[in-house]
Parts: sequence; structure tokens; C-alpha cells
Amino acid sequence: MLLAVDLVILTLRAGELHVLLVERGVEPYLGRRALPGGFLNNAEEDILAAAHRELREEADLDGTSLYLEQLGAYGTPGRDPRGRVVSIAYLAIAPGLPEPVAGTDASGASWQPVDAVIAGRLRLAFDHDQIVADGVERARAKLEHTSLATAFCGDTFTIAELQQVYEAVWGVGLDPRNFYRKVQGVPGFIAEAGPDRRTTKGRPARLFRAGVRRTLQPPITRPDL
Amino acid sequence: MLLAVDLVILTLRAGELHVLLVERGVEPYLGRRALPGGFLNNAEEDILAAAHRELREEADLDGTSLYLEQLGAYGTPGRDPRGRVVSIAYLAIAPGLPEPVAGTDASGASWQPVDAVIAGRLRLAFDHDQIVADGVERARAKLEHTSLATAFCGDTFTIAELQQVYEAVWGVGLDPRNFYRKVQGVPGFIAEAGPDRRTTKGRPARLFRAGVRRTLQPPITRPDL
DNA sequence: CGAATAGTGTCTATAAGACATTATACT
DNA sequence: AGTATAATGTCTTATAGACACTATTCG
Repeated sequence: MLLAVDLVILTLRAGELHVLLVERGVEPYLGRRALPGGFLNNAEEDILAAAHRELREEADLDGTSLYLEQLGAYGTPGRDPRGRVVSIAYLAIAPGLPEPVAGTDASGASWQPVDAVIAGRLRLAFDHDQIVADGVERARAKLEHTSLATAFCGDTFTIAELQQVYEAVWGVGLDPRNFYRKVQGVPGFIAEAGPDRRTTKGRPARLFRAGVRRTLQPPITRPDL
Repeated sequence: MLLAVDLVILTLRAGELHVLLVERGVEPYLGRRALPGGFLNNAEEDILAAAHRELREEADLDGTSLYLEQLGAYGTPGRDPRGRVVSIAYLAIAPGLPEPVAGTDASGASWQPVDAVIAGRLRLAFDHDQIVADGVERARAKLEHTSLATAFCGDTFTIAELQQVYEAVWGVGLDPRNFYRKVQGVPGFIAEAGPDRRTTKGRPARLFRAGVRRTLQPPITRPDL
């Protein structure tokens, strides 16, 4: 029995939710896109440590600086044609990286819109479509009552940027004024980051950083479908 | 590397949340209480199927009739002194069973109050304290926006019984009148079960069964701490 | 009738959503 | 000034929580 780790790494690019995929260079599913991941190094490697290692090796990302949580175990017999493989999936959230990932040792790592995967336009290897769907659903749910959204942002961010996270992950439009009020009303969600401000075109926006609280009370509710 | 399945089976007894535990008959942790569970039968057994099997073997429960969901994988090296064991934990919810479980092949299976485990008064083998805590927290969270509470009840139940579920799992007291209104206001949560009524002492209560919806909109919100 | 439990109604404070207005920068 | 973006304010409606009342059984 082999144990593997698979990563659902989500980020925001151009206001759209993306997932990091690699193109498989070997059979099975040669040429097919798949989640980054791989087998445990040895019988004693910690699962979480393996997730960090794959994050480094396959995505050139530093696991200490980004959000990482276990998604679950996927072990249906037959999910891997090579034999029995149980895979522990992890969900990672990265702040928006403009470049399509540099310095990876996996051939053809690239960001792909999650919509394409969920809608079935982009079929992945193994049961990775399901894992991506589960990861996205987990992220969507967690936006409501945790501060997960800040993991999509850089160290500091504006409220408008935070709103883009919610809009992209949920796939909805939100009223900026009500969003502003709501976010400010959750104690400990965000904290002002100095008198600094960023400049683009109009009035400069206040900068914030992630607050202390990791659970939101009251929650940022998702609009009804 | 060995793969195991552990079960957090929750139920309500006398208005208190209980978890099914077995007393270990072999080393390590001989005599210590632990979660029911065991190793996969062979390299091809499905994980979910193994959970069902352990449910049958160790708790004499029929997996098809109760709620079962994966909790996560626990694989820290050293969690099992015998060697590397990765365990997939499952959360099961059973309707209140008055008897302390009959016909199990595990020595000393018994229902224990979860409070004792969470408060640390009852120490379990391996990392099972943590798994129980995770399972209870999952159940608590899921009561809010899913129909999980009905899994604690029998086929039919009164609204007062449903309220007891929320109170026991959350460990809070709820206003019966507001609860009644709220529960009735969630479309598809519960459905009237015929003109039947049950009789105890006062006015007979209407009987309900679980509705079609598994997600609650609006949610049954947990009171602030 | 009185006790016990079930179910409905009312009032008030708070939160949510729609939408208008003011503020501060840049060219 | 004109434009673009940020931040605040107001109004209306829905929801949550506290609490009072009516209904239906039994002894």
C-alpha cells in the first residue's frame, strides 16, 4: 500500500480563482494535467512535512508562509491504475503570484482557472477533479466564518482587494459599501497597517493586515443562490 | 506502513453527548480506552468499506442506517509505538441507544460522556483524545448549517427532542419557542410525519421526520460564547 | 380543576441589503 | 474642473432573542 500527498493550491489571478496543475510526464495519464503531489519519501516521513516538501519541490512555494490544511484522504480502490494508493489531500492558499510559477522541477506547472475544472472542460488525472471540487467547496465555506480570505492577500491589502477574494471564490458580486461595513464590524478580522496607503488612481485606500482572530463573529455571509 | 480506520461514534444518552469507546485488551495502551477501529483487512479494501466493517464488528451498528463521514487522516510519526500507522478517522452519528451496546466482539465497549474526554478527565490511547475533539467540533459546526441533528434522532422525533440534540451537542440552553419557530422556518429541514402523535404526560407533540434538504438555509445559529 | 407539556404570538434590538452622499487623490 | 476610487451615511426590511400567552392532554 502506497501513501501519497496531493496539493490543491489556490490563488487569485486577474480576479479569478486558479489552481496549480502539473502536466504529467509519465504514465498513467501521460500528458494529462494533475495536482502537484507525490509519494511519501520513506516510512517515517510526516504527512504534513511531505505536503510542505511537495509544495517546495513542485511549486517552489514556502510552506511556512502560506495557509495549509488537510482536506481529507482519498483511497477508493482503483483510483490509481498502478495499484493501491491512498492519497492525503491538502488545501493550500497562496497570495496572488503574477508569474506562472518559476523554478519548479515538474514539467509544465501552470495556473488554471478552477471554473474549467469544475465545469468539466478540463479533465484531470485520477480523481483529482473531485479533490479540486472538494478543496474549492472547503475554501468557499471557510470564507464565511474564518479569516481564510486574508491568506489570498499579501501581507497588507485594501478592503477592495479583500472583497475581490470573496467575489472570486464565491463567484458572486458584492456591494462594496455593505462589504466595507461588514468587514469592519467583525472584531479582529483585519487591523490597520500603519498610516501607509497605496496609490493607483483615485483616492488612496487604507492598508490592512490580517487580524488576530481566525474565526469570524459575526460571519461574512454568502448570498443565497 | 500500515493503514487503519478509527471511528468517532457519537450519540445522545440522557440528554448528554456520548462517544463509544473500547477498552484495549492488548499492548500498547493495555487497559486504556480507545476509539473502535482497526487495520485494513487487505491491500484492496476500500477505506469507507473498512469503516462500515468496523462499525459492524466493534459496535454492532448497521452502517447503512446511520450517518458516516470522513473526519481526516492522522499520521504523525510516533502516534503508534508499534511503528508507522496512518489512521483515517470517521465520524458516525447514531440515534440514542439506551443499551450500552450489545453483541460486540471488543472487550468492554461502552458509551462515555464526551465531556470527560474533552476536559481531559478520561485519557484515551494514542492520539484519540485529539480525534474525539476534532469529531465533536465537526459535529458542532455541522449542526448549524446541515440537517445533521436529525441523525441523532430516530426515524420520527418531536421538535423538543431535536432541541435536546442541539443543546447537548453545543452544551447550551435554547429557548424552546424561538427554537420551534426557527426550525419550522427552514424549508426542507423537517417534514410532518403523519397525524401521529406520541403520548407522555402533557399535550401530545407532533411527530416529524428528517426533510429532504441536507443544508440549512437559513442556518440554525449557535449562540455566541 | 390543576399540572404538565406543546404550540403560537408579540415586542424590541440588531443586522442585512439597497442606495446616496461625501472625501481624497490624480491629470 | 473632471474623473476615478475610497469611505461613510441613511433608510427599509428581515432576523434574533426575550418573554407572554393559548392549546391539549392527563389525573
